[in-house]
Amino acid sequence: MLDVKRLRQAGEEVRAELARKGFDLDLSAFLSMDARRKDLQERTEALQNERNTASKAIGRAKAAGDDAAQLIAEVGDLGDRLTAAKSELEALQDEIDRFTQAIPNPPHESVPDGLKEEDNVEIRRWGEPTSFNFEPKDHVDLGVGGALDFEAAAKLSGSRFVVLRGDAVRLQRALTQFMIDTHVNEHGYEEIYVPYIVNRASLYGTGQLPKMEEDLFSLDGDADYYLIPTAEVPVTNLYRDTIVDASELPIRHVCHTPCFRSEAGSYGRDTRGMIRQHQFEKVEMVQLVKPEDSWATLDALAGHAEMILQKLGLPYRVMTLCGGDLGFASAKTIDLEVWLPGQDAYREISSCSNFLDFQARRMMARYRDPQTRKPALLHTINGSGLAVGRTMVAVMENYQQEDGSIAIPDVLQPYMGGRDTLSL
RNA sequence: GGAGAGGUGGCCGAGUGGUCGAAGGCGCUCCCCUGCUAAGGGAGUAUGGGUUAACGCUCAUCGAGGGUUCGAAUCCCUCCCUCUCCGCCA
Repeated sequence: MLDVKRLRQAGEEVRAELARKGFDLDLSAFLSMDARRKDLQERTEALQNERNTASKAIGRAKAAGDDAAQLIAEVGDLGDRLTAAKSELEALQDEIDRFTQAIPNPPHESVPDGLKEEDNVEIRRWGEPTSFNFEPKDHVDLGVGGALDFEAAAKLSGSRFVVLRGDAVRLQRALTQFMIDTHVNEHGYEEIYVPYIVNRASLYGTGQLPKMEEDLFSLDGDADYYLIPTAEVPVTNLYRDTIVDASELPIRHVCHTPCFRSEAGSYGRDTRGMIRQHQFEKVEMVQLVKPEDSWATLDALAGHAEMILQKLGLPYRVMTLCGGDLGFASAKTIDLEVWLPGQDAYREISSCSNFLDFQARRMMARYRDPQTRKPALLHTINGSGLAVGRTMVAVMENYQQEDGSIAIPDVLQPYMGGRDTLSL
């Protein structure tokens, strides 16, 4: 949620920033609602104050042993007028809340213009696209022996699921372990385990609700339960409604979870293989930092994700997303795209975002500022480190050999029982 | 699933209809005292909204939501959560 004070004081500025995200802010609608709110609130509070004062006088009279009947009569229909004013104010406030909650986080000034994916800007590349002296296969063909079994998954569940067998599962597990160990031992993250089912309040906190409900899997029944679309949701919400001590910052968590996404609206996209699944494994990095540290943290966190790719020897490029391609809650996003020989293209494997105080304001995630002694909103930054399923695809496709076997990257070999090759 | 107890400020904990946003303690901040440390004394210390140039004023908040009442942390209803015992279970 953005700061409504800013909306009041610098509305046009906010409107211009949001236009870069392709969002048309109806500022006059907000301002007129807010003006009505102010008027109504002042009247309501005056009535409330009147009643509080009267009730206290009654209390004092009774305590002194006086007859309070006269005072009680004077209160008259104050209660009814107050109730009416309150409900009118509440209805208006709900309307304003729905309006402001649907406003995305404005992009940072360093975010490039543009509304489509093609407008994203490449910052740099690492490595060269892998070259082969034979025709490389994609991961589906490499796993056709049953290591990657899409038909079995279709029988069990439906499309966009996969069954892995034997060494393919071990490869996925090895990648997960390697990523977590690297972030814990070299990048200073604390590993954490969280629920894979969360409530609405958590999804609201990180910004998936109310706008992105169709992307989520919800559970039947009266409990307001949803499967997590990313570990970002439970991990960040650990700090919902809390005030942490400044000495605890920065908070760095790494968390491995499955992620569940309905992929509504991507019918027909990436239907082949493991690129876009309803369920996939991901190692997520989440940081909560002081406001002045968040931009440096975004670069550092993206660097941590890059380090995984470098250690694995996977070629990639670094992209800055344009305004229109940014997520609802993000002020700036850096995507890492890994080279996939099977697609002859770079594909997203990590997305690192700075949310500034947008999520923190929704969650009331704060720290106590040692200078002012007052609570202040934290900044949140997170990113994949990395999407494990896609990393496995990248390893398979980039390390494939002419006979269809897969060479195992050096850093993974300790996690694969010392082996250097897989035949799936 | 059954029975019971309980959810109050950063933490502990008192408070069963009125001057209670809430005693007391811990912690924290500032000051005093003490030639180090420890101990001691004093003052301050919840959060959010609105309004104000500011001091301030004001409203809300004692798990959540309803209700009773002139007035609710306190009484009633519903829900959520935690703990203890029993049952079941990985």
